[in-house]
Amino acid sequence: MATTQHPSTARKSARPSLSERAYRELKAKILNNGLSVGRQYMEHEIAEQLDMSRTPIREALIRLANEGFVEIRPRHGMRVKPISREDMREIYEILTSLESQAAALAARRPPSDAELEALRTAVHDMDAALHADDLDAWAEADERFHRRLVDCSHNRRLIGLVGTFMDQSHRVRMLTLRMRPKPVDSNQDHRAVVEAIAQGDDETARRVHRTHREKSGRMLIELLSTHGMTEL
Amino acid sequence: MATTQHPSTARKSARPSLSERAYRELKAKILNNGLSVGRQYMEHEIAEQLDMSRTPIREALIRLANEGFVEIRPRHGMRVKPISREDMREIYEILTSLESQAAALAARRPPSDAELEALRTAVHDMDAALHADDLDAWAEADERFHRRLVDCSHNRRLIGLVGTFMDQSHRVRMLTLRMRPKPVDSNQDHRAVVEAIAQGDDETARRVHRTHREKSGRMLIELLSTHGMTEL
DNA sequence: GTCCGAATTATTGTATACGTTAAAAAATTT
DNA sequence: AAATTTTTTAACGTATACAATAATTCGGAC
Repeated sequence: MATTQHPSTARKSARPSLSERAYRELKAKILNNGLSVGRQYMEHEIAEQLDMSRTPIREALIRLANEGFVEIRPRHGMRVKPISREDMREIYEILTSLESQAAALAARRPPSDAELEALRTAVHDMDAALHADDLDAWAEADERFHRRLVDCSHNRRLIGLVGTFMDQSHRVRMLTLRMRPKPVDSNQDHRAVVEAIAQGDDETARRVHRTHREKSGRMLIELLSTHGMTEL
Repeated sequence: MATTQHPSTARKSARPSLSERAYRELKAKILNNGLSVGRQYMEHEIAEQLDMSRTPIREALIRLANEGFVEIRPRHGMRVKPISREDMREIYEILTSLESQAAALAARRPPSDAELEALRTAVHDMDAALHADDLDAWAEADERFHRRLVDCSHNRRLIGLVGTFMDQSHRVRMLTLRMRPKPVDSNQDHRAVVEAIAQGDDETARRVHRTHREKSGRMLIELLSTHGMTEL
């Protein structure tokens, strides 16, 4: 598995290669639901869509397949992997584990004022979005909170992994955003985690965050079940 | 990041492509220290070494880079990534988190008799190897124990991730195998984890395994420090 | 001998060519 | 019409060609 992860082929600051561009554009499309999930896309098709030859497309697809976003079926083209309830269970089990570890690691450091501030801002933004009834803004701030939290672990592999799995589940989160109950008590958990981290209490940070993630994972999967959504 | 992981491009049972072969052979060489870590290898060089063109080599390298085994430096060829103490810290933080989660998940199922048996066999083999003073056999059984444990989580992504990170650290574990203190009490932990899983006690399984992994991670990193090994 | 710039080389990124072979279509048989 | 075989098609895997350019070498100025 591609744990892959980070700017594996990233240039320092030179203009990105076509291969890199293909990777980014395809990934962006996948995240925003810009590619039909069931459909098969031939390499040739994508190549002319992005106006380049098959070579950089193939290289991009290999990375995307490694990271679990697409599936390459030799004679049928590639397709965006649909996400099942099982997939969501797997992803949330991993995110729960890695993020709560990150919370514990963050508490042990402890994080800089700037890092803590970023967390508190994210929590604040979620509150504001909730009051303004702006679900998209809430989702953005929520995602930002989780990413900033993991940043505090100062573990680059961990940061990359959580990023990948948040990306993998991004589409489903967006699609279910308006079906789920308003995330009103969620911020209580967030605040408690930040406080525990600020106090350097790693065990509390770990426990609270784990409980939080388990809760939201359970909720999401239940949502998928009750709405009979087996694959997204 | 390549979380990646699994038979992303695996054929059902057709003969593997050259690209796949290149991936496997290179990975095997990296794991057994068959490639100098510092050295730069040109694509051309590897290509003729494996007797194929650059294309499948590139594809294999992209996957290996994604999974964190090699680094591709545009005009200098690829090189096997050396592993620093920092890297080992990161890897063990992740393994600690994921494996203890796996232990908890395993306890919740609970695992089948066959799965439990595989765990107990691994523990037994470690004991036997210790008595026979066969460190290589011990290392094999230890690695097997950890992999079988994670298998019990029934989370394919998790299994893939742990596999990748165990692979990443494999070389270092082998190189330090004969410098570390005999792993005599290690099996007590293993047995306790298996028991907790068998009893369905997820919290104990998680806690015991986490403590176990934290201990061995700390030991390994200390070892690297005291022996002044900054990069492997 | 050292530094700087021009010339050279080599490696990569990408395009393209090509043979293999799985899938689809057509033709034939029953 | 259904089943089976044959033919055709086209997508992929791989090799190769090629241009761009970073790295290196070389040569001259100081």
